[in-house]
Amino acid sequence: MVAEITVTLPDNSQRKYKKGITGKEIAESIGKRLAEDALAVKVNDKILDLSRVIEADCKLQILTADSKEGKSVLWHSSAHVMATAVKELFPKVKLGIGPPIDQGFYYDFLMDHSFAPEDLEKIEKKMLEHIQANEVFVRTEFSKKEATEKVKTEPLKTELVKELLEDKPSFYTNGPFTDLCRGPHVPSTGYIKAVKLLKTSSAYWKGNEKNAQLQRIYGISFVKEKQLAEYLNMIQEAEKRDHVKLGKELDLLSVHPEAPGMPFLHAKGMIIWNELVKFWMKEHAKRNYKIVNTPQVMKKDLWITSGHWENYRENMYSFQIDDYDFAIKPMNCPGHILLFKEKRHSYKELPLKIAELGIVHRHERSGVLHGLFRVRKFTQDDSHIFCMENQIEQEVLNIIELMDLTYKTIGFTNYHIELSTRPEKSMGTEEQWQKAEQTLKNALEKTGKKYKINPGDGAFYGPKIDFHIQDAIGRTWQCGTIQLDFNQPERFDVTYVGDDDQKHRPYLIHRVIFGSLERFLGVLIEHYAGNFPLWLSPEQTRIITVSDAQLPAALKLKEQLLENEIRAEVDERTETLGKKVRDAQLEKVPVLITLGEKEVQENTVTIRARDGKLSTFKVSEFIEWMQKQIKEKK
RNA sequence: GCCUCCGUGGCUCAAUGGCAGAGCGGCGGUUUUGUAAACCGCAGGUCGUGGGUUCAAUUCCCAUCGGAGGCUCCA
Repeated sequence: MVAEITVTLPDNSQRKYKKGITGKEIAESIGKRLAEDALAVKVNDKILDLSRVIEADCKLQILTADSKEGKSVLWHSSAHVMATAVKELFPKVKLGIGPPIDQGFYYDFLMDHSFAPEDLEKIEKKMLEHIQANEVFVRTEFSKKEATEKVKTEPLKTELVKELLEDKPSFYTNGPFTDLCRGPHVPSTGYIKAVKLLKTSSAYWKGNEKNAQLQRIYGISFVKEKQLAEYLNMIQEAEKRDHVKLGKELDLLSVHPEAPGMPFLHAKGMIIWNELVKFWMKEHAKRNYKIVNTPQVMKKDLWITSGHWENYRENMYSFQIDDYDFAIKPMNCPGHILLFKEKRHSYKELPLKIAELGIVHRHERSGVLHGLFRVRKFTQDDSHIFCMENQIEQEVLNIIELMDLTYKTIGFTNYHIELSTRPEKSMGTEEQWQKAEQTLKNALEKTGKKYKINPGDGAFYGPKIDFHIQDAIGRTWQCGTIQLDFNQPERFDVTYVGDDDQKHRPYLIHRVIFGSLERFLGVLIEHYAGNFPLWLSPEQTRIITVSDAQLPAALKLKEQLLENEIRAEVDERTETLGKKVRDAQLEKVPVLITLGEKEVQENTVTIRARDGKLSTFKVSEFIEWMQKQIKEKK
């Protein structure tokens, strides 16, 4: 009698197979299409080669390139193919590691020079040869001793074998290339249909700057040619949207060598900024936040109490005046705590919400700076909520409601939530953490929104919830965060008086919605590619005259629009209509008004929208329409 | 901070071990224009900065500042 096993598929259906069947055969039994697309198989949460035999009852999922796990297998295999090509072209190079990453893969090489751009082309070409040869990935296991022998010419691999926990390290061979590797891999190199090497950089062995410096090549691969084209397109699109470039072109901001990491915002950039702030102020006032302003510079004593002087000093701008140490604030919390502590608070005053658009300075290392995304001076839309334990859940819900409103209003309809739990190095008791994490979970469950858990990613002082907004081309950006803090209230001995007339320790919730306003503005520029919605557009409308004869009328109309709180400019240059239209379009002004003899006579305006469509309105109708759009934040 | 690459008028970009060039923009003039670039002329650069090699350096070398990408970091 042939032994049978039961395989449970993702849709919970069960199938019986004879023992010793391979993943590939199971895929074939399910469907031809699936068998063709299959890259690997997931058996009880372990990802394995398609050729692995299944010996026992299990949960099983066939992985294709549609899943993240399937992509990882493809990318990891691609890294091997890349190493194959590099080894052939540069035999002296020693191997590091070659894992899949979020978007593609890399392989690190130990060598005495670096790769030139032409090298990448050569390597790519060589890779294609191996892909065309459709070499099978063969897995072989060896004893540790044999493995050590096999990698003896590879110093970094030797180090890895020493550290391996497995008794029988596995190797994968494709064509001429063999690499120490846990796997899994796609069945053969031919499964990779398109590959592109993207860039080179250097990296440290095991990410430690004390270790050897390795040359890293990044690449990406796909199972369809078309997907590569789409990907390259997306990269191009992202370059076009680059906020540093658009910021300059649209006169929104600039960066100067005199202030690295501290971008200058121009008048037009500030209009967008101020619209965001106006919205923020209004919504926070409605929700009873106390909006304050605290000093930029405070004495060392405060930072000693907060712990920043001890733990964060190398990132703080500090200086001496009158023989005393001062520091520019890297965070707003200590200031807000001082405000809270100014007087006694009854439990009846809780939750007490102190908010500030707080400018903070942090001395980030020079190599990490980038436009508005990574800066040394930024403005946090910060708030600190002092509350009792039984109020945390409701407060978290309130914050989520505000985040949701903010993101959707501004045009980010998609976002996802992540919950980070207790890290190894942390303060507070296990019970405190359990409770806190549970409270956050409860709040998230109540919203009905999906969330992902990042175990061990919390701050040392408490768990946190992060909000990641998705932009127009699918990239995600962490903006909002809600963090529970067990640390600061303790350090500052913050208390309130309870209904028992005793002192109690409040909980502290830190939260931001935009995160850094600078960074949020950068994301906004890239999201809209500079084509801001009307309410955010620095110049909402530009008046263009057909000839200079209409200039007086144009200036009068501008005044009328400004009075109606519509941001308007007149292009007063003596240029052709076509030229003025072109310039306005390039500057991404959403609504163009043309005034010719006809319009002036009839008191109408001809409107050109971003899509180039023309329409004529009475002036009064036009103003009404604009006001409605702006009010509705369109 | 480390690695790789980059730095030429306001902007985008050429060229070159031996006088630095274009387009856009600016300025002056002509044109008064109907929906993405009218025409003519002029001005504008110590080739990021400092040092070195050379008869001669924007070009080659070193340092430095700034930028891009990556590493690392983001208590």
